[in-house]
Parts: sequence; structure tokens; C-alpha cells
Amino acid sequence: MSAAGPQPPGRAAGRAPEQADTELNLCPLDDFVGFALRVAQDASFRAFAKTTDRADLKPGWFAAMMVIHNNPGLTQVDLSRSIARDKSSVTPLIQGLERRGLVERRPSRTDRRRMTLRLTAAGEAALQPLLAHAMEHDRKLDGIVGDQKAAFIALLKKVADEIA
Amino acid sequence: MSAAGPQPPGRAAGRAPEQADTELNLCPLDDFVGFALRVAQDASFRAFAKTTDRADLKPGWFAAMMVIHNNPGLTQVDLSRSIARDKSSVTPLIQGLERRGLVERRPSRTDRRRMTLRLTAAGEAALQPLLAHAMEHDRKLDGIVGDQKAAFIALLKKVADEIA
DNA sequence: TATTGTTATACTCTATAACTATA
DNA sequence: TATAGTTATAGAGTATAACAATA
Repeated sequence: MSAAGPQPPGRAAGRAPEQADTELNLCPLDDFVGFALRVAQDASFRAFAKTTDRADLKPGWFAAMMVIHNNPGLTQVDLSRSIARDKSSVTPLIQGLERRGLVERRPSRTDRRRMTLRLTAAGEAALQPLLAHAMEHDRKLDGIVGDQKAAFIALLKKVADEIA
Repeated sequence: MSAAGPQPPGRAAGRAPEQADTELNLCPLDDFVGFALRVAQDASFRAFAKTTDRADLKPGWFAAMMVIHNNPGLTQVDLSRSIARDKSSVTPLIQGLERRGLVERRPSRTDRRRMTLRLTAAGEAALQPLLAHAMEHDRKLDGIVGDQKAAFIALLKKVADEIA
């Protein structure tokens, strides 16, 4: 959450008789960027996850696989930094991907502490439908944001860069 | 997540020697609205939570208290709908708030299955610093989005409404 | 039959701390 | 001393299913 996170009042229904029969009122939060951000992200995530949810392909894996795909040979710590998670969170993630033959770990030849990561052929193959799904999902988002897409993304990136 | 979610490559550092010494490359995701949304929300959430994190004031409570504040007398199911969580997730949430004397549960007089919720005086008092903190956080966000705030929020709301 | 709220239960994601092996 | 990765562990947060009470 950013300003924490109730959902859009649009879904509110079946109010108690004790309460006025209007929609849920989120007023003071309505003009909060952080709140709108949270609600939009939550909705987008759920819409995406709903269809990705193929038992063996956890949605959280997509991000990691994408980073590895684009940065073959990176280490686990590199990955942990790029997805903003602790390295101890990366270990089970990579183990799951390795167990399924999607990621290969090779010891670094120059630093024996390090393991380098790359997708296997199976990993690359498994990434394709995920990427296709993400692109389809994003086409829907494109349809929603329309011709303001570039400015919208620019603002989102600005927020990510500067709020920290 | 929407397009799932690595963080901005800006933090990437300490690359393995096996890999070119450039920043992590997230290319194919860079133009994804869903991805940018996730990264921005994650950054905003962390920045917010970092300072809200006062032992007894869990960040997740803010949303619920805000909804109750704005809709006194609502039921738990109403609340669960408005924050898009299952009613079974609301039970422990409300119990925590009630145990601390922040929320009061009253049996509905017209439907004996229902409990109506309202903030206690202590709850209203506890909400103030949270709200103040959220407003301060949002002032930072305002500074980042600048004069595009209205359009930005409008787009975020549009996404939330239409992606479902 | 349907709804409200609770409970039991389990799963995911994440982090902290302590450890090892290297550097 | 510092870093890479693992393990043990714990804590949020959430959901599903079954249940009792009530509608």
C-alpha cells in the first residue's frame, strides 16, 4: 500500500440498514495519489493473476525469469537487488525454478562464492506464454490509458525513482 | 502484480564478472503499464510503510479504519467488499482493532447476524496521525507528479475501474 | 436456501539472524 | 572484515471450507 488500501467503492453493495443507502464513502482518500496507485495496482494484479494462475507457474516467478532472461549470468544477489527482495528470499525462488528445470545455476569461475543464473531452454520456452499473457494484459491496459500511455508510464517511473 | 514485478534497475550494482558491466536490463517490460504500476506502487508502499511502522499501528489497519471512519455502522461484509478481501480475512483484522479499543462492534438491531462497526473515540484519535502521515506522504507524491496530478489520478482510477 | 461472521487450516511471500565458504 | 548464498525461523496477509446462527 501507499496510502494503504481499500478498493474502489464501486463494488460496495448490500449495506446494513443502519447506514445510509449510499455507496461506501472513501472521500478523504480520493485525492491521494498513493491510494489511487494502490487501488489500481491491486486491480491490475488481480486481473493478471487470475488468468496466469496455472498451478505450476506462480505469478511471482515471471518477474525473476524476465530479469534472468534479460541478464543471463547475473548472480543471486544481483537478482535480489533488481527485484528489491532480500537474498534469503531469492534462494527458495531460485530453488523452485531450478527444481523445475527452468533456471540453471553455474558457479562463477572468478568468484567461488557466486552462482550465475541463466534460463534453460525449457525456461525460455516457459517464459513465452507468460510474456504473451503479460502483453495481452498490457494491451487491455493500453486500451484504458489510451494516448496518454507515454506520459502515464513516465509519471509512474518518476514516482518509483523519487519516492524512495 | 500486474505484469509482475522487478524493481527499477537503478539499484542494480555489483554485477558478476560473467556479465557485461551495465545496469540490469529490463527492456521488454519497460513499456508495460502494468509493470510500471507495480514498481511505482511497491516503491510508494515501502516509503509509506517505513515510517508508519510503529509497532502497534500496522499499516494494513489504516485502510480499514479509514473506511469505518467514513462509513460508520457498516458491517464486516461491507468492509470486506470495500477492501476487496474475504470476510474471513476481516475477522482477525477487526479483532485486532477491537482488542486495542479502536473499533466498536455493535449487533445490528434489524438483523441479528450482523455486527455494525464504528471507530471509538480512541480509534478516531489513532486515525489522525495515520492520516497525517498519509497526507505527508502524499505531499511528496504531489511534488513528484506536479501539475499532472488530476490527470494521473483520473487514469489510475480508470485502470482500477476498467481492468477488472 | 442464502447470508453473516467465526474458526480451523494452510499457503505464499517476505524478512532477520546466524551460519559457511569464500574474498 | 566484507560478501555470496543457505538455512532456520517467524510473521504478515490472505484464502478455502465448514460451521452455527439467523434471514
